[in-house]
Amino acid sequence: MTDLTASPAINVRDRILDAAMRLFVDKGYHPTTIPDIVKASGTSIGAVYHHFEGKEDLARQLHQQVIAEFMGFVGAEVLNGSNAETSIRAYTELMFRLTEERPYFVSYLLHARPRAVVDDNLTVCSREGLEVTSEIIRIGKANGEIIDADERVLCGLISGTIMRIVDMRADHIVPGSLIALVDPVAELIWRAIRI
Amino acid sequence: MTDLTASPAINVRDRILDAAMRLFVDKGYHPTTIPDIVKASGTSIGAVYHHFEGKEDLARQLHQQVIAEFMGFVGAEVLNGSNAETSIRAYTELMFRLTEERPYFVSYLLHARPRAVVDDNLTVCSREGLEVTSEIIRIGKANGEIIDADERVLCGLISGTIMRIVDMRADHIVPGSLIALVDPVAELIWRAIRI
Amino acid sequence: MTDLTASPAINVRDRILDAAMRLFVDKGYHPTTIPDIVKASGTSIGAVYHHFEGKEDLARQLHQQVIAEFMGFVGAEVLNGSNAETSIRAYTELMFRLTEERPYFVSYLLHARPRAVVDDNLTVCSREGLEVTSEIIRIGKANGEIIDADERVLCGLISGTIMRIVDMRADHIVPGSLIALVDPVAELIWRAIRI
Amino acid sequence: MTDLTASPAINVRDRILDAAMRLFVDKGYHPTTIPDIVKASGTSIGAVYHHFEGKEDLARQLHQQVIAEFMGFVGAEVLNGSNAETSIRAYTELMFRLTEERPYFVSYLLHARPRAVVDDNLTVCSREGLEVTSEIIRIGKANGEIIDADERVLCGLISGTIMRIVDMRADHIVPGSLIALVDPVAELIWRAIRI
DNA sequence: CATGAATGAGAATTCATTCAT
DNA sequence: AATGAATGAATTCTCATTCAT
Repeated sequence: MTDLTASPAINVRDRILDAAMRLFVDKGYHPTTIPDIVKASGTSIGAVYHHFEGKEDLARQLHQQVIAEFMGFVGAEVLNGSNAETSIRAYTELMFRLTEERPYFVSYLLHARPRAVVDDNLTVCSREGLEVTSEIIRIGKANGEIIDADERVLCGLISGTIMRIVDMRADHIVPGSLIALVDPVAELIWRAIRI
Repeated sequence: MTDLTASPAINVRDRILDAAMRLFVDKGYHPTTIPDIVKASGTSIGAVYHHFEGKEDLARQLHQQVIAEFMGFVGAEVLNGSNAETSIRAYTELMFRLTEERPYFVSYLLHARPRAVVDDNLTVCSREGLEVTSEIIRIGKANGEIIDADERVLCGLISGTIMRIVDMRADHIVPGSLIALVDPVAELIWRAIRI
Repeated sequence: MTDLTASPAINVRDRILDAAMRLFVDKGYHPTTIPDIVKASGTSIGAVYHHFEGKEDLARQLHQQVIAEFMGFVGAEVLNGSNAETSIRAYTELMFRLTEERPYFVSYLLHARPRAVVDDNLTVCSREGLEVTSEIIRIGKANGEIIDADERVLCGLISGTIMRIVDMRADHIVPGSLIALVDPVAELIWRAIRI
Repeated sequence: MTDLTASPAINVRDRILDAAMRLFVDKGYHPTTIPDIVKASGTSIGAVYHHFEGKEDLARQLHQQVIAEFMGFVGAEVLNGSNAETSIRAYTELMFRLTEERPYFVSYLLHARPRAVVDDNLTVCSREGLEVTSEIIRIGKANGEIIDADERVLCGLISGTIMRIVDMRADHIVPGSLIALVDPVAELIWRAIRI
């Protein structure tokens, strides 16, 4: 089982990126000022501009790093099976464990819509998260495990269900760890889409 | 069937609110400037400050108006049936029709997280959208139509599936009208949760 | 003895002028807004612009009215005697009675430096108040009642002493009515300047 | 004899404070804009906001600095004698020399009524100037040098006379240096209040 | 005469970025 | 590499004034 925890930020660059991620999640990109990031990271204005070209570049590098780490987890945990049912369970488990262990990371994944950073206006979920689901469906259909419904609908059900529960937990709407819900959720999804 | 279309903004206040909604969706709250709103609404700075106390108050009033209108639709279309299956179909249809007829309204519902406006940091969907789903589940369980699973999970599946498909369409990830998907989606959800 | 009390403002123009005087004294000219004056006078924006050309014109007319009323009191109470000692007593009494009966009127006299209204930057006291004192000194010297000192010095002592005590009372630095101090003050001034 | 001249403002903060003092005296607090201060001080908007929290804070710090410097002069020149007659002469000389050497400093002392800056609405003179005079009177009465009159009246005569002559000079109503008037003024005041 | 919605020039303030040390 | 004082473009908001009703 992959270690999902983040290594504690030791160097200046990582301290800045980590502080920026938390602030972007808590306050949003625009309301977060460079001095905010400086204060939260215990560094200096000069250090920020030494490591990044500016606020936008900092956001872009943060975004790429988060995506890369997320896709790494997905590759290691989800897309290595050739079976749709176990992949759905693995994807659910990955997302729920991440939510419990790294809530800021997940909140960033769910909500960051960095217009200044990427030309479109999509969250990581709408873009990379969807690729994961599409791949699972492709495998499942090829294996004859999954009903022959519209792909948009299947995608929406799988990723929507998982992300929505993560969202409710990250927003503190619902209490309690999600770990116990991995099996119930995976089973419910499977009820809907299995042959 | 309720008329979901917005009446064309005729007075200054509504023209400002309408322009603000579109700009908040397209650019986000912070990057939208008062001059942007003035230009888009064909009014004047003074008019904005005559009708609203400031940008924040404008956002707050917009938020309340959108919520009120949405809850009005929900009350008229969804929460008047005593049957979970038809309520789910009605909810799906409402959201899909709104997406086609008033895409900005729906994008606002899905993504506006106005920290400055409400003390928490939730989208309309996370809050009001959840109430709708909870109510449907309550009815369905009382009627013995729905399996006895964790409420968070059922909620997540129903609202997550619907919202996710709306989201993909609003983000132009998937092309084509959602109207044809009302029945397939409602049926898929129903496969998952029916006794 | 002249009646120093202001007749209650009955018509719109006077209500506006009276409200403006109080607000100019309490908040200052610039921080006082037209809506402030409208609220305090119970009139309307339109009424203000009907009776005055604008804020500056309102201030100018107020200034002229205050000066005219003050000079009327001075003419009736102070400058009708041919004797310096009684004139000084009369001037002292006039200022002290005004301070008790119309504190806003006196505060306006003492502190209003309406740069926008008159081209120089003097209070009514520095201009009109000084003319009064100069005239008293002229009479006193002609009568041989007053020592032959520098006129600036004599002026400063007479008007400075009176105005300073009024000032302290108007600013609420010292408590208690000034009426009982009329004789002591006039006598002290006289000790300094009599032959 | 204390050096009353101001050292030329060398650092940015002092250049800003000095420019602000002159502008507040010449135009008043409200009509003075931040760009005015920037232009007059040869600095930048950013520099103003780097050194002060805002226009109000700038005014507050200026006020405190002027008071502190004034009270320093008073302590060194006036309140070190144990004799009322010489203290009055010293106070007169201090004020008249300041008027000649630092007219803006004195105009600020006399007229700045910074409502936004101190909770009451008094000039430095009404407050700190009064303490000086009260102390002189206390000494004089203890020594049996001064007549037993109402303290408000004695205060008013001493500080009123001095301030008024300074005022007339600062307002350019009277021409010519005040230095030659130190003895005549001190003697006239003394005639009024000595036993 | 009276009203107050609408206007926009001008003010204070913020904050990303630069650069001398 | 690191620092933080200095810069000024861009933003929000105020308020005197106009004018249709």
